[in-house]
Amino acid sequence: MWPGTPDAATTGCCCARSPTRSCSKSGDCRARPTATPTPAGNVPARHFLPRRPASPINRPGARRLTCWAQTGPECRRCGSRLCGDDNVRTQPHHQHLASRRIAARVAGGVDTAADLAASIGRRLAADAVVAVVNGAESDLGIALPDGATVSIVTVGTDAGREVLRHSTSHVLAQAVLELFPGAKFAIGPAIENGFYYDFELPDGATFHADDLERIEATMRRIMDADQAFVREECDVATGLGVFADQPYKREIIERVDASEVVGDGTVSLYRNDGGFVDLCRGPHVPSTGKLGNFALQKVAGAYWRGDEKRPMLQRIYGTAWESPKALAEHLERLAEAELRDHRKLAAELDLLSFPEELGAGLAVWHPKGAMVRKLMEDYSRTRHEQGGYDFVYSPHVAKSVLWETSGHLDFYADGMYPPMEIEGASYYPKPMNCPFHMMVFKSSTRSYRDLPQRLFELGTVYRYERSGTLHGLLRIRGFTQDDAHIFCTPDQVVDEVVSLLGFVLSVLRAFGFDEFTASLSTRPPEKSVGSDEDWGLATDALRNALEREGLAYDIDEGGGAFYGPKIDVKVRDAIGRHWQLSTIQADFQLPQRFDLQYVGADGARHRPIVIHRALFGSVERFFGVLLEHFAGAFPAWLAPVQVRVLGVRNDHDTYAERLVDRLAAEGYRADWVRAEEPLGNRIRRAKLDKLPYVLVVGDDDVANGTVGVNPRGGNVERDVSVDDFVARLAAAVESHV
RNA sequence: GCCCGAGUAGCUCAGUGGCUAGAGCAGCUGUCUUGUAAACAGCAGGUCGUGGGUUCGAUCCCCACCUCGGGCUCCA
Repeated sequence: MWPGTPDAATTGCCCARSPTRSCSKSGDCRARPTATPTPAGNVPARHFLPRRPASPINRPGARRLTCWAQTGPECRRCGSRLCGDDNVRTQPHHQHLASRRIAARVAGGVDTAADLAASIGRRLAADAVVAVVNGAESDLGIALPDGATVSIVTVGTDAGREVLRHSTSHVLAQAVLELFPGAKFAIGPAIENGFYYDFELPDGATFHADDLERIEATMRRIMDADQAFVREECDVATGLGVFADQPYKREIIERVDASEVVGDGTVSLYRNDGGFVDLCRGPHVPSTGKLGNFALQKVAGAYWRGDEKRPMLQRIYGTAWESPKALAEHLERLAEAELRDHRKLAAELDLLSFPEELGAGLAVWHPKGAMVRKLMEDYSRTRHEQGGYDFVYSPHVAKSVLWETSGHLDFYADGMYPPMEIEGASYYPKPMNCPFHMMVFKSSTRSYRDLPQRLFELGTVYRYERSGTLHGLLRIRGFTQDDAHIFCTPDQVVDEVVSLLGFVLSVLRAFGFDEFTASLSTRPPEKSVGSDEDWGLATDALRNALEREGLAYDIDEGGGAFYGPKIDVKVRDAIGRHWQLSTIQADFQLPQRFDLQYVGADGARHRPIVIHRALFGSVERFFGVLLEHFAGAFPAWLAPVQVRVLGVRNDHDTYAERLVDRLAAEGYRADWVRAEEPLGNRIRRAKLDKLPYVLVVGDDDVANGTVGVNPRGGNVERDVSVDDFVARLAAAVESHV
């Protein structure tokens, strides 16, 4: 890959591993969240409303509420309209409408959105958190303008949860300011599954774990008090006055884009009866009593505005849900993710380790882990061989001139290990394989008849990752890429990418993934190389490939590297987390840097296009993802030990040993354990090792040539003939289940 | 890199400014001869992450370093 941009390491061409940190132990997706379209109805938390629509009829006295059916949405299940006839009070629609959003147009008398909800039904009123009035989220207490289209957002929806998480973060801030006089508070948004709030404590003090309990208790008291969130609007000067001793709030008021925030000189605040006031666009739940199903989770440092040159603030993370049940389920998901943690499983199953003596981010593979890895690599090699790739190898170090030509020393030096000085030259450990593959291509004159040429290598690279970013196998300093560079003519790009994407998905499916999403990153608006024609061609090729595969994708407009567009493929794992694995990336730049040429049919020299691509991304990272996906229970074709044979008594050991010999002779991985301890215990060990099959053999089996089969996750079966079992095993291995 | 937290036997964890630092599991040695997730007994195993400092005395307090964990992106 071409290091191109300063963030090349994280934009990830085939050589750049996925930038992701894994899901935190908390079970949040380990893949770095990518820009995905906001789901319908999931209105992002906004903190400054556009000014309330001018309404001439804020007539508080008006009690009569007339709504009529919104003639738009129909129920997706029954097809009926959302509301009744004209002049009929709006009714909550069928319970099966997951969102339970109510649409109505208000005419005549005006009430608040809360009144509207109440008039529709008690359940709706109880579940309501905010309203969407003429497309803008508002507090329920907002007076409804005449003719407004209103929907009520309830707690059990994405939008509803976002509001209650945001409101919970406000209560967190209220509690912290109460408990830590002099604390400064910064921002507190809702995030996926929860919220956080950033603080600066006086004299550089920090939060400690036991502080969370105190803070949580104070928050519960505030919620029990059911304090109303009251919106106020004021001008900038007043706002600055309110937050005279809150520098972060002042900075927000002063610095945020004028058009968005103070376009008409209005700043919105929320004040509650507890005497707490926060700068906030809103909306909020009506009162703190609507909250309560939350938990504070952890404390972390976070730079103000994510800028490491700015002060580091103290961040408290929490999670909040609409019901105790939803909260409990979330906490269970976290526990489940923790059980699958690849670092824990790798140690328990004796797969690999990170000895301190090696240095951070460097692993050694133990025999069982190495067997799984070998099987993965063998499979990859077989598929690449079938796929028309040529295999190459390259050394681990190269002189500085190579990295100067490639541009790595200009753009990627921070990610490289420092050089070794030998015989007057500087040798750098390689952070990427691409320059070597360029050299292979350049080693002789290439004809258009040779193209596309696909050079593949399981190439081990070393990158200096900042110490704080290391994370098990998912972010590591020495790792191996299943890296290939495809050299092709411009008019081969389309077909090549189409077949490549099919190849990628086919290989990923073979490893047990069956749900994929992709993103297509296009030309950055500024600073990119290559002609519009090249970009158009390559981008269309990528898009075509995605559409032909029927792969859902989003477009990351301008998110490509400056040297070419790319596709990133993400998989969904067994517990619903998404991981970015594969990447396919077009490159117009590296061929120029290395002055690559081929002789065309016209006898002239032309510049090839390079496609970088990786399927696993990093073998280590992919292994880690697989380990979590399977929770350590590798399918038979990948399991380091497929079959364990246990004699009931030690006079069955000979038979057990013969069975193992036969399985080994047929190419299976089997072992046996002497009958020196009770059968139950030996079975237990095999189960803890998550072996696919345990065979128990006793008197009957020795006499009849049978086995007792105890499959992982299945029921024990007695008197199975050895041939039957072998056939079953063969089928499982063959089908990768 | 920065903030917070952690580091005691292979693993999971107790424990203490003052005698030779404990347990379970794993390991080893015996005994047991077992039909589907934990037989019994014994033995061995630790420079309490590393290096400095304070102290009569440090695994414990202080400092530095190393390694690990969480976070530093989703912008009131």
